[in-house]
Amino acid sequence: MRSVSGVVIELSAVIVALSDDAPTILLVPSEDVGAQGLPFGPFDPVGDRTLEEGLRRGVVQQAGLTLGYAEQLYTFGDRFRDPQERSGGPRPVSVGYLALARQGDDAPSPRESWTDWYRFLPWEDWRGGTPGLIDSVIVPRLEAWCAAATSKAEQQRRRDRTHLTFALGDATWDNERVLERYELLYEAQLVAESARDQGKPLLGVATGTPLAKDHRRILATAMGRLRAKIKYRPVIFELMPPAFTLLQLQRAAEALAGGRLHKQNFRRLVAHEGLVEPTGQISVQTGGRPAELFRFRRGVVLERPAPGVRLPVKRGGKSS
Amino acid sequence: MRSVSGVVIELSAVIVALSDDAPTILLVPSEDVGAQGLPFGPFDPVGDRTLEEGLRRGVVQQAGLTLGYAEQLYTFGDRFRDPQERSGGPRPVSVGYLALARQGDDAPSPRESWTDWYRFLPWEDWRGGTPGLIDSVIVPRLEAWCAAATSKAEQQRRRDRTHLTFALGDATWDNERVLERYELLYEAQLVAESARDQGKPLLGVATGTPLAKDHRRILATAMGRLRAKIKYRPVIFELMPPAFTLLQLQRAAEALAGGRLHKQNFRRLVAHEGLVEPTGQISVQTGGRPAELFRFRRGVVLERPAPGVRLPVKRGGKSS
DNA sequence: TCAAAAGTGTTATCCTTACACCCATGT
DNA sequence: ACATGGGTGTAAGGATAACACTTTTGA
Repeated sequence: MRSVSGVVIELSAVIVALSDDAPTILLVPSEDVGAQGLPFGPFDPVGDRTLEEGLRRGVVQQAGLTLGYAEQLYTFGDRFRDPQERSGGPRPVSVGYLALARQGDDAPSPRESWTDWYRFLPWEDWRGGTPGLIDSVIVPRLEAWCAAATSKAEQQRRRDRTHLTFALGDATWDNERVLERYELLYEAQLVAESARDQGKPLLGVATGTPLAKDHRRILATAMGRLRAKIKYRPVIFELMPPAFTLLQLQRAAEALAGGRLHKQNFRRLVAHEGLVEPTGQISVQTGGRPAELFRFRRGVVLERPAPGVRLPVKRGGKSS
Repeated sequence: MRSVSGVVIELSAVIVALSDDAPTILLVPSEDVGAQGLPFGPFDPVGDRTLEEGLRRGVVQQAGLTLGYAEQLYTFGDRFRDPQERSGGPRPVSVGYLALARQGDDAPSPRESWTDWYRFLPWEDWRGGTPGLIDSVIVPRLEAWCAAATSKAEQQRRRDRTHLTFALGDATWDNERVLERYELLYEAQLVAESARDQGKPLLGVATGTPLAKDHRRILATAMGRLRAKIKYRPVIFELMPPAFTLLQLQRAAEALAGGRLHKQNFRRLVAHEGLVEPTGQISVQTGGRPAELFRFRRGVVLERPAPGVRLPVKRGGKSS
């Protein structure tokens, strides 16, 4: 049996909140120059009864924020995921969590900031149509990367992966494959982290704003998981105020899913599934006819096998 | 910052194979008297480049088995998940993996054994109708547990959970909620592990065969994940021989899902999705008319957004 | 009066489910 | 003959997607 020295367990959290139509995450300053990072802290095997308890304690300490919903995402342990490891530091293994917070639950202290998560993964936001970045930068450079493969077989594998994840050819965009897309861009040297992790200079423009260590990979994991989860569990209501209009709910779903939804069908599906119930109140006007306010109907979880917001995607055309 | 002493990372694997109509897992002897356990080994931060690499190395060392498909499940870190921790051992945190092996790929050495996974979670096998254990033991004792709650509110919560997970009332059985069911039985003291972990004697009959440490919880996580995954990723073919008849594929899906499927619709769905293609060969007779042999069609993953076997459940009646 | 948003109604299409039935082989 | 498994056809019902249209407010 080999030695097991030098392991340290970190707990990191992607804490998501909604701030008018933008999904935001909580970031803290990091030792890396020019990059922020996710809040994280050490796991204390003496004091923490569970990993999740350690996470909650750490987030309170670091950001003064008490978490509501939290779920474990994945454990990241690749060598050199933290560049500091090269200079002799211990091997950090990080257990990543996804947490949801209601906007305004706690005010962050000045050192922290809520930032639009699409700043870091801009190609994931299709609400305004195909992001320009994809056609102007990503696709050409990915094609060059495919062509640069040494063998025909490897070329084909790269092309298949590119087409599948970025919806080239006749494939359709799958908004859940966030991690697959990030990992492809990482391998193809299109994000600043690939060069940084190899200690090499960056070639060409990098896509999106980098984060410390492997935190962008953790963010990609969280985004994919949350996009999948809102479809079969009512987690979106963890991000909503207690009462909301149907359009607010739709905008929230669109923000997370990164695409526009079909208004009428969205309302019908939400009502049909019994996810919400009217409060009887009417919203203050917001530019048009006043709307009825709804609240989450807790009963659904007992009735429906997979209660979540279905996402009737909107194909062509403008908003609605 | 508190101390981070005494953490050890273990890697454990639920390695699944199919042996005529029974899903089996690989087990090894354990220090616990009277219980087997999952194969596991230490993570070596010096030698292992990634967690998964450490897992593969460990499984080769311990069981002489080279893994094909492997995916990370969850990281288990609750205090006293290993009873040995009470006698002063270090705090073991375990990263659990799900791995799939083709039957007969490697012969296990005598110390290991492939065992039907339903031995440990017998209430999960509905292929022969509702398991007798549920009506005779589980439901009565869960009802007693609900009634034993101190407050009305807690009683209601317990009842809701019981109804939801075990499909009482008008709820339907959700074959993916394996972990939720195990955790409910654990809390209600219906599995041997609850008593063991508290150092108390077991009250009444325990349901299913126990495993070492928290390995039954890890198994429940793996079963739930695999049942979910076969529906949208073609992982089932990792468990099949290179060529198979449609009935063999159906039996495999039934074994994993723990329920009977509708024959005609299963065939249609599999064909319709383009998951398989004919090999042109005909199977040796197996009791009826010879059947065509099929193989997995790799192309699907590029065509369909979520290629997996849909599971047309069979409601009333007998087999087919 | 127009823009913006709230709502209602209807139809075509696809997918799932269920049922009925015929085919080929071994005992 | 009949049991066992292989394989096809088709019709009902439900969910989804797409379209058209009315209502109510503020600027």
